[in-house]
Amino acid sequence: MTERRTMARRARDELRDEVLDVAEDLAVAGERPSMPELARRVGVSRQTLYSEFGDRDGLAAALVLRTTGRWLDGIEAALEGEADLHAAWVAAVGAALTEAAENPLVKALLTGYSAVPSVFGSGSGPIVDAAAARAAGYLRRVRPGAADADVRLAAETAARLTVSHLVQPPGPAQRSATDIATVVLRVLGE
Amino acid sequence: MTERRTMARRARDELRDEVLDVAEDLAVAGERPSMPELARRVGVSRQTLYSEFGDRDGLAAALVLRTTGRWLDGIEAALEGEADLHAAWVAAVGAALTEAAENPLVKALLTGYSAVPSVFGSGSGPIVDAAAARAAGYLRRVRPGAADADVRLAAETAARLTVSHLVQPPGPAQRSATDIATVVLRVLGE
DNA sequence: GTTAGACAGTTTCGTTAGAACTGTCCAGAG
DNA sequence: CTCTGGACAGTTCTAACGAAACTGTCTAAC
Repeated sequence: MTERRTMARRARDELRDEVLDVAEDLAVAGERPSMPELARRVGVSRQTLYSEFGDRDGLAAALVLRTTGRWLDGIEAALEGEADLHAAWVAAVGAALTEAAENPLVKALLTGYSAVPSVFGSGSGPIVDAAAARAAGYLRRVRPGAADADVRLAAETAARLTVSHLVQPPGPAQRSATDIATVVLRVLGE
Repeated sequence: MTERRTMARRARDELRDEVLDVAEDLAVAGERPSMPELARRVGVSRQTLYSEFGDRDGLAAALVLRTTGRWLDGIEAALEGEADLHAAWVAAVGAALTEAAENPLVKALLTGYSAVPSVFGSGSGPIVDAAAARAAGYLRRVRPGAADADVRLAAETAARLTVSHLVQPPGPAQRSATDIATVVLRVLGE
């Protein structure tokens, strides 16, 4: 059963996206988005927001979901864009690091540190898990024969090391990327 | 030239240790140690503390140094206590994780999160570096033939993964230990 | 060398009053 | 049937401001 089928899905999705856009702008600008402020800027009533997102936490969760989803999509695209496994990981880790460095919201989510007010209560755990899961999926696809334990270990290692290098960069991102790619390949035994 | 040669070194070292003990107790108890409070508890004048540690930051730095030194000593002892390389790493990572879990100060230093008031301004960076350096030294000692790049990569990977697992434990510490040990061995090509 | 006390400048604390926000309800307009 | 504007109690953030505590330094005395 879908809830609320009256309004065209298009319009509802556009509204959600617009609200999240504004919320993201505010958060990045260092203000913590309030429901009245969002309603005012989007040009909609406060109640519409509550109807759409449930409550403030629901709105925050939606923003987190969208942000991390896009981040993971970018990483996966980089991964798929290269044929050689090592090159693929270099590209993916590079993308993950630069994207996170540029997007304050992603960085805040991953590092827990926030120049951004805490819109979120999540912590980095779930995101790292999601990243590891996608990485494992990719590895299984390109290396169907690999042992499952190795795939999982390699994927989790990659995710954790990437966050670690984001929090505490030991050098240029490119170097981090090649280092992590090397570790992944070695864990896989290649 | 040593500064201040009048007082027996013994007495001075004991004083420093006692002061740091008290400071650690206070910090762990959730209070942030103040110079007057420390002086009162140790039974010495405020000025003696300033003479000994320079200023409050100097005292904090001394505590950080002592705490991390002990932590690293514990890890190195675990490392040396096993003959098999894999077993050595399991023991070392296990020691690092349990010690950090039990010592709030170590945990605060490594995770940046603090139930403990920030006595320190350091951040986890220097400690991870120190841990990686010691790990690399150990590896060079037991595997003299290994390529230096591999040794450094393995050591840094071990240090980063250990902190990562401390911040976000995916399961029991024992499992983290074996996972990380496996990664280290694979990075070394064993 | 150490101590107690004094000192100015800064940081923290505790209180208090005002404003803003959250979440919910409802009557009314399109 | 949905959106709106307004009203509502309860909570949370903000600003202010005086009191208290702390920092770092100096000095006279032991």
